[in-house]
Amino acid sequence: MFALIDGNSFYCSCKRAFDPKLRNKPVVVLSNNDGCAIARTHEAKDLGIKMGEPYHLARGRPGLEHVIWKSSNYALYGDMSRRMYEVLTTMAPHVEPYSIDEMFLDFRGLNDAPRRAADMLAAVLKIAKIPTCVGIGPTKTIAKLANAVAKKDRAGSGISDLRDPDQRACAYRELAVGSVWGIGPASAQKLNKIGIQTIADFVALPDDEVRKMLSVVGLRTCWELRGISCMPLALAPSTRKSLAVTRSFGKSIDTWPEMERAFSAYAMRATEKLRRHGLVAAAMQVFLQTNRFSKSDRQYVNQTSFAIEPSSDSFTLIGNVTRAARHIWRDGYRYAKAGIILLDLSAAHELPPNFFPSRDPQKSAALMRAMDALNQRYGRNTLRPGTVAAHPRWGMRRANLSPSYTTRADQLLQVRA
DNA sequence: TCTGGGGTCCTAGGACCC
DNA sequence: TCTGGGGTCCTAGGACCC
Repeated sequence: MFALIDGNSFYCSCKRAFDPKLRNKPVVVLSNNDGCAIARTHEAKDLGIKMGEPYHLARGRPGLEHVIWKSSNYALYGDMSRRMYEVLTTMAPHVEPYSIDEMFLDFRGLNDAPRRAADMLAAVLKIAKIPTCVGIGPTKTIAKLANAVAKKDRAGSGISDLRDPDQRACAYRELAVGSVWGIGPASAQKLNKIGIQTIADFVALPDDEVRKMLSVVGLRTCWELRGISCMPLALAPSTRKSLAVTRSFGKSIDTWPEMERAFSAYAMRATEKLRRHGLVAAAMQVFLQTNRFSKSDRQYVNQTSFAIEPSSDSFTLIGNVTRAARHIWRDGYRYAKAGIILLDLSAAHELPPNFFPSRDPQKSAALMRAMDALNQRYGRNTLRPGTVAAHPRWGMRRANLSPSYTTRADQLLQVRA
């Protein structure tokens, strides 16, 4: 048995925790560069402000004069999330953080689950100052669904229990299949097309049909909805597989020196993140793109992915990043977004000591010369211009983790030795 | 003028090998 | 009418989540 506890309008609630004047008012928290709405209190939702809505379009709309727009502060949210976690670990045997504002709880063997949930909800509100909702169910997917049910009932206790099969069946007849965790817009549309509208319709489908339409992922979701648990509680956090630093520019960039500065900054941020997590990267993806929303701008997107020496040395990384970016840079475009993604991560302690970062500029320069030589020698294999690039509509996609990156990294090391 | 920034997993099909 | 068959690796693409 699982419970899912989830902060209500989490980022907004974090702001409210420190600013009581924001209570009972429509508050919206904006993304980076104040680009679009990423969290809304229910007062703001009632005014018709949508998730992801661009700020510059919503701002002037009639009826929104009293909305309080706030820039985001991710350090604060991370801190509030930790507080929430700490409160919960004192009250449940296992807590699995799922996202910044959601945690799965182990509720096995509890005979007073709703009361325990109420205690936790109260404790999180009192100590961490975050209002939450709790969903309870025999599987993670059902707990998640119950949480959504609790959220919808604003006058309710904030707790919803879907353990009882009859109650569940009743709820399934009311709820759209697209409201299930794991059934996104594309899957929902596919299902609608063959007449599946509600969750009740979905769980009645034969396995092979589900599998054919939605792959094993959809089948797992279907089983979970039938009450068969397929997703255990993760007792230890899994190791991270990639790490990204990407930004949209406040103002388009159309000269290489500006872009080079941007990429240098990204590379620095990336090394900070690596160090903080005690990781090194053996491969990297670098991308840039024009403003995909612009009707008048000529569009260009490109990416390159390649192996790097598994080192978190800032100089080396900056050298690699800017060199790769120069590869895909084309004059004559107005760039709106760029970024780097580090792949093939491993714990730093697993590597021999001489891989470790060095702040010695001479050593770094030597490494960069070595990289240059390798790029010349292995050209296509080591530093490959992206073959696909990106869908102009969706922007850049992340490269898959590929063993070949590691192979190329080995090549690099052999040549150095 | 201004449209986020992170993450994960699955699969079809081609290249290549024996 | 038939054109070998089975296996692995990798890429590109699709989909989902917060």
